[in-house]
Amino acid sequence: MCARRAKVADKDSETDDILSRLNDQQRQAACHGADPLLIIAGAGTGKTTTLVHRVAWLISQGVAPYRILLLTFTRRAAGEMLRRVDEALRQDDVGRQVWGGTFHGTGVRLLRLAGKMIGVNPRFTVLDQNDAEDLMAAICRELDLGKKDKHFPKKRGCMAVHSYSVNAELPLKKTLASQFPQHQDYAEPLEKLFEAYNQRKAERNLFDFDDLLIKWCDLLEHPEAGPEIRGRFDHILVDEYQDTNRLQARLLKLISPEGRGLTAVGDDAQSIYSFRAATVRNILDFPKQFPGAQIVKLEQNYRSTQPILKVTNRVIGESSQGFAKELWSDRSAGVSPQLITCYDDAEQAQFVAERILQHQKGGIPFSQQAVLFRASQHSILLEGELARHRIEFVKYGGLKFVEAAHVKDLLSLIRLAENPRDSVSGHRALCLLSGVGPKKAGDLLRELGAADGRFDAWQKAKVPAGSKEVWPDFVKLMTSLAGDGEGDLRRQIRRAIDFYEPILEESFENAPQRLADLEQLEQIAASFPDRASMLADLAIDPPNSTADMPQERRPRDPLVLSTMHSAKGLEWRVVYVLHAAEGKIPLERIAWDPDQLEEERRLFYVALTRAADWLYVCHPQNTSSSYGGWGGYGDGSGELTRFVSKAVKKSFQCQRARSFAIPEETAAPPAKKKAGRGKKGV
DNA sequence: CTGTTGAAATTTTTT
DNA sequence: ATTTCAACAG
Repeated sequence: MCARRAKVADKDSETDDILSRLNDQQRQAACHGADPLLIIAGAGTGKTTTLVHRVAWLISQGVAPYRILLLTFTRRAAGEMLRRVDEALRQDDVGRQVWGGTFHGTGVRLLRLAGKMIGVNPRFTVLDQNDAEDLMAAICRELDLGKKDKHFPKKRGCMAVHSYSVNAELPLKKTLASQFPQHQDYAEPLEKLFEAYNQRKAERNLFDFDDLLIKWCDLLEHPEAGPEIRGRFDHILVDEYQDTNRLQARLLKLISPEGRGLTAVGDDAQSIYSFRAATVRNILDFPKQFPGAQIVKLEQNYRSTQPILKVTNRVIGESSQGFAKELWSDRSAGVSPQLITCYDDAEQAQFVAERILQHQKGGIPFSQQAVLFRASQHSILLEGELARHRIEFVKYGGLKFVEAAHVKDLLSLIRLAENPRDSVSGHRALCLLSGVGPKKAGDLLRELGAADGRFDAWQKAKVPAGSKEVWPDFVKLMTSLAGDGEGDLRRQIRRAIDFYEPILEESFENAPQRLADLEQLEQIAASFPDRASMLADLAIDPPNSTADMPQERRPRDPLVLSTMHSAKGLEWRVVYVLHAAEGKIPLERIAWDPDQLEEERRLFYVALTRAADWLYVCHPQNTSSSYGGWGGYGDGSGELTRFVSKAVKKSFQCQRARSFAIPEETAAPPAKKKAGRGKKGV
């Protein structure tokens, strides 16, 4: 005990030293005790820094790192924060002991560990969005739903309804009424469908994303497992609390009923995931849920210059929901934000590429510049332009690498080996063989099931003539993969690639490129301890197609392209916002729903607040028809987005792309504002 | 029953 | 670009 106290005392001075870089509110939050704590952190107010220091401070106070749970929105965010915890503590390997990750990722870990206590077989397979949709479609077919009726929701729609209902903890009827009025007539068949869907998952030991949270709740409600899980953690910190949903809130309530040791951080002005059933109510009701909660507000912005803040404050200030804060900054000098009018999106791409190069020559590296857009296709034209200028970039958001058909094909082989009852992967894998279709695949899978999942039972199975020759190889591959669960992962993937390669060449034009992807997968495999964790991680947190390439192939100083959603929590010195036009932001098809409209506004706000020094908002007046493959949506009338109102426009410097002149830095600092002044309430 | 072909429809955002 | 659907041939 004595030795330990000495160690703590020794560290105190060091901790003080670190904390001295925080402002009063940040320090108050970082050094808060174990009572429930809500941190309302506006954009750029040092939210991450505060959270990092809170974790570091707790550890310096003697809390064991492995008794802290840090729940973040992405695994990347968790990794980054824990790295900075080490930095703050000037130690290595402390952050790694903290339980950090997404709700879903943590769910997997806990369920593998303790699932047995509630009858969960820990070798479950995690279905990603697409797998879950495929399963849904398969069951639709079995139940003969939607065959005749054109209006029955597609698999995507079914999945969306089910998932929303689970995450919002709303009964199906209410979910339909409030979120999916167009599907209201199908309450009964959907009910049946979902029941069958859930039953099938249970039979096959398949977990979709939602199950990870549900079973985690089950774990917490269990008389023995519950206390065991609760007892593991002294402190639980939740980042991006404004983007959690009811199910997640229930989870927190279960894991910390009184809110003891609970810290939630968020910004109601940045809630942008209501399509995933996230609700601002969580953050607004936190004090009610956890009486005695302390609330700390961070309002000093360290990121952006005052001219940029002026714009962003106005944008969010026009929200009909009204938020009780106004950000201010010491960084009074700065360049006016630029509103750039372009003739069309081609000119926009040209303009942005040129400015990027000029800024780079002026000393701002590409990686400190980001281009943001509403939907991932919105950057296609720009990507071409960048290629012409030989500007390397990484793109966040949009299609994931594992969602490509060929990667899914290959993974289906591995996944079937891991879980022979995984009928989703089984179908996909078997249909790769020529002559085998859904029907035959189903028969073969039944045979496999009858043999208790032992692949050698397939040796004497009857197969169509088309795949007579490859069948023995296929069985051999599966048998060896299945018997090799713990073996060298890279070798397993290699074997699967060797088998798949001829099929790949047969079915795709650009086989060599796709083969390269598979080899990338082989590389990635090396970083996982075992097959099960690789498959779970690929499902929950898939590597991004360009952003998570293996080291060698990743550009040294890449420009960043990102959807507005994926830009959350990040910042750059220069930010370009593309397509600030009606129809693009807000997206045309949702502009009629007032709630969603407000969410689009917040999304726009999130994009603008990423900028530290330079902000360019581009507005193409026409949409050229060369949008991806098919003509763009909308008629290209190209009106300026409603979120740049007359008042907002006044805080911009407006220019045309063709006659663009580099703006001067405003030398005269505007009068300094005082902190802590709130605006109107809700 | 399966695979091919061609045409039509569909894509927000993400764990 | 990719997926989904209908119609037809093996």
